[in-house]
Amino acid sequence: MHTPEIYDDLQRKLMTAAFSPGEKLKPAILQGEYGCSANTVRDVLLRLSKVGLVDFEMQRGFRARATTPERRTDVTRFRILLEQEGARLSMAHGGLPWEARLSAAHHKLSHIESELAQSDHPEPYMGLWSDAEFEFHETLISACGSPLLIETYANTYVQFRQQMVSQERDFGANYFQAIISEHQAILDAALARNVEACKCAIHDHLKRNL
Amino acid sequence: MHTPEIYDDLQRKLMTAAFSPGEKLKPAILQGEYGCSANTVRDVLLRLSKVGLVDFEMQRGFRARATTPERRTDVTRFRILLEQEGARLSMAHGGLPWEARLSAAHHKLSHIESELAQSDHPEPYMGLWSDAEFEFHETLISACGSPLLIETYANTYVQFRQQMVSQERDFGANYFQAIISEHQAILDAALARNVEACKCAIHDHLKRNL
DNA sequence: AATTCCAAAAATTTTGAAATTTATTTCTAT
DNA sequence: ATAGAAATAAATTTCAAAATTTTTGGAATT
Repeated sequence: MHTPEIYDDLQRKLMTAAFSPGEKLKPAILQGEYGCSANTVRDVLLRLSKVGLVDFEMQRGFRARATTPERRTDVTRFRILLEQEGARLSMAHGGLPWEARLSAAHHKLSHIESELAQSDHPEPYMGLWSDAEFEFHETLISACGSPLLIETYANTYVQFRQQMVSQERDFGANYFQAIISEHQAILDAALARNVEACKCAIHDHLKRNL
Repeated sequence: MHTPEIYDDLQRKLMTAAFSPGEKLKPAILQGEYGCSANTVRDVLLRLSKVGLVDFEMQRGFRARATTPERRTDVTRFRILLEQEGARLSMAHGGLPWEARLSAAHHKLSHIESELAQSDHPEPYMGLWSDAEFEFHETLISACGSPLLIETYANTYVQFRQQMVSQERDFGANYFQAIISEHQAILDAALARNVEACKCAIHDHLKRNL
């Protein structure tokens, strides 16, 4: 296995709680699993610590990020801040192409979500849903004109997922129903260029995690 | 030289434009300067890329971050966003200890600044000033209750400095006079818990870089 | 019983060189 | 002359082992 594949595999495992929170990640052990040297794993873990999925401390190695209620609300509040600002700027600067991309991303997302709302066992499709959800939210802020904001948002999003997966929740039918209308509200407000409504819709979408 | 020292040295060099913007940073060459192996330098550069001072691309190594007008305004706007929100939350949650720390940080900063305002050649003291300035701004947001916001702000601050040093500016006497009253305005608004005034003061302090 | 100290084990960092990839130069054919 | 291909050079990544550092467990002291 090469570096990019190891990176993707570890990122996926960290985002799906394949490691328990705070668990030590030892290059010398993961090495065996990937058939590479310990230094290669170390390299990958250093890069994952940039994203915030992994904790790194000098001379004491790597750990899967801990998940606590405090950190959950911290990540959520930060995500709200970035997404509200990104959406505000996108509404100010984004043109028709942005609207079209946003509409397309929402269409894909809502299609997946309506299937999940019916399914009894959505777990195996959560990865697919998460990707579509990220694409929607990222597209929302994509016209903000700030690469730094976009990059930071991406990092925050994966940390958000990492915090949430370990917190079990009942994916009852009405769970996805709620999510569906929340995404719809964000889309509607964004296309209407209603900044305050959109900020509210973003907050309402995430407030259950505060 | 050990890793922490190499890290500090490279960080300082990157923040004082000892490397030209976009310059390639080759482990094999820096190795000689520090008397260590190339991999050790690589390790340090990976960590500096987490902070945003260094650009890293797979299979094509490291570069000192480029400085462009676009990036300057991007970093500045992001810094304003984070500092305004951090200050707002600090004013809401910070107690007397926070006020005391902020007051102390401002006192140190303004002392340095009034000396700089008189000096004809402030360059050698810019590092000292930068440290004090960071401490003041960091203290301002320190009671916000969001470790993620604080960490991101710290990264953004060093990137801000990196962008600014390469852009020469006239440090005339009135330059520091302006800075002094801007910091005073931020302090006054923060201690008065006047959120809107403080946000304005933060914006006014940084708007010259937009 | 608790704390400190020491030795053994485990884990992390560093090293120097080999293997791979990318960039540059040279050569050939059009 | 120019474009493309091949050969060469340079740089990056990977490796496995050595050197440090931290952690662990037990003995000795308070």
